[in-house]
Amino acid sequence: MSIRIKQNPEEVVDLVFEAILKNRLKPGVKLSEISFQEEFGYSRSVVRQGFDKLVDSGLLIYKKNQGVSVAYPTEDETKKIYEARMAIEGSVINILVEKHQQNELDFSVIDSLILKEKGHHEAKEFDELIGISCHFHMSLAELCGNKFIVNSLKPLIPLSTLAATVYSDPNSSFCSFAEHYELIDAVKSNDLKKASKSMNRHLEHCVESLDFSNKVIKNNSHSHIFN
Amino acid sequence: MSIRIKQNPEEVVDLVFEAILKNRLKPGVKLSEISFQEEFGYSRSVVRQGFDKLVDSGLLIYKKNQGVSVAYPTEDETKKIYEARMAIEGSVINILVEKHQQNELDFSVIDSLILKEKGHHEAKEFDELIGISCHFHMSLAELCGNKFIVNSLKPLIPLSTLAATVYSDPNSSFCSFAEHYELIDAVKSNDLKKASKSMNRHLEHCVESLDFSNKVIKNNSHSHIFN
DNA sequence: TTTAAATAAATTGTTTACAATCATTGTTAA
DNA sequence: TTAACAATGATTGTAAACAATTTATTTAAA
Repeated sequence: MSIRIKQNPEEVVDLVFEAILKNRLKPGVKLSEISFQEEFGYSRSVVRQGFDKLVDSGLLIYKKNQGVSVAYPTEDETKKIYEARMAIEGSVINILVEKHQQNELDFSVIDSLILKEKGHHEAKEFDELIGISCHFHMSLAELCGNKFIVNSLKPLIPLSTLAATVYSDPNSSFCSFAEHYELIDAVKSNDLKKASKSMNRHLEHCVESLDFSNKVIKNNSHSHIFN
Repeated sequence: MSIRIKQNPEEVVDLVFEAILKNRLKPGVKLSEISFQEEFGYSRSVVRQGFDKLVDSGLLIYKKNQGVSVAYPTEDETKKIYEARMAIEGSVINILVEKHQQNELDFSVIDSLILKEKGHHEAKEFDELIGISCHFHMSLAELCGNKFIVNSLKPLIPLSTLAATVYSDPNSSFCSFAEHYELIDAVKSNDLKKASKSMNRHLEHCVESLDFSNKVIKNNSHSHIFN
């Protein structure tokens, strides 16, 4: 068995994606192609391909001849990210309830995520909680079985994390575990109205938990933030 | 003034995007990097960058070592494309009505598109009609002023055109002009319920106008289909 | 004639080298 | 001291060269 050479741009995408979800990669941080190449062993062209994809999804910001940096959502953008999420995730709930009424839903993934969330919540491991919380929302979309919907939502979730990092209010908790539970409960009991309202309120709460006057300063170093 | 050298991958994206909207690029057609380079004067690396983006959005299908070809939606994919469109465009209507109630909407673009549509409809120029029809849906999303929503919808529109090409039923008309008019009328009169229902029914009609048993054979030549 | 194998051609995948641009540092003059 | 300018270094942008793979063609055998 020969050593596998890393040359899949998608791996670069996933690396950055997960690092943002886990709150390791902070908004505004510059990513250099060469540093990335040296740190992970992908060739520069592969790194570039990955960065390109991330730029298209809005997670990285590209400036001509200056490379890419992690997105740093403005207040306005943050509100629009959530407006878009309400649009898409509202429909996700519609589809899920309809599917559940026809017994086509397997909640095992969701249930285990809820359990994990509960654990991190009780252990007060808040950084892990954010990551799982994001996966919860993604998994809901995936349950719809519609890749176009998943693709639409995909970039919005890590963008929300970035917004939370920039505008986080230490006093209020972002993306509450209890609301996730309530949401799933409503879906399971086929209560479309309650589930819809629950999702909408949940996302509204997420925005409300942000403090747009309390901007966190960006930090431009980025050593050992992955894995 | 020196001759402008073409080296913007976005131009490659737009070229393919528009060619699909205008029904010039048929589903299943293979796109060769070298042919594209020779035909338009972009270097191969730039063509590749453009193709990569189009693959990500689902408009082109990529097979390792075999390059890209125009997407050829299956019956199932087509239904999911429209399910996703209903999700997103349904929310578009919600946002537009709310914005209109606060007098924040400028209908000039939409109105001129409706006028163009009417012209092509009466002149029975059906290929042009499809293109304008797509722009109508895109323009509605753009009116929301939310780039995340626009980005979500963007790839779904040309995918619909491709589906229509594959499963078109010559007897029934796809994406009717009259329904667009009715829809805008409902938005303008602040009738959310009517507008929502109008959009949903319109998209449902689009799917219903397709005949999934009547698959058109793919054609692998692609000379002079752009512009 | 048909099939299979071998060769040749064309296309894609990847890296490398070079060009262009930007950021930083250092110098000089006001 | 500060500001403008010049030079340097680092990073990105692009294209061309090479490698790997697939497709097409030719050749040979059944």
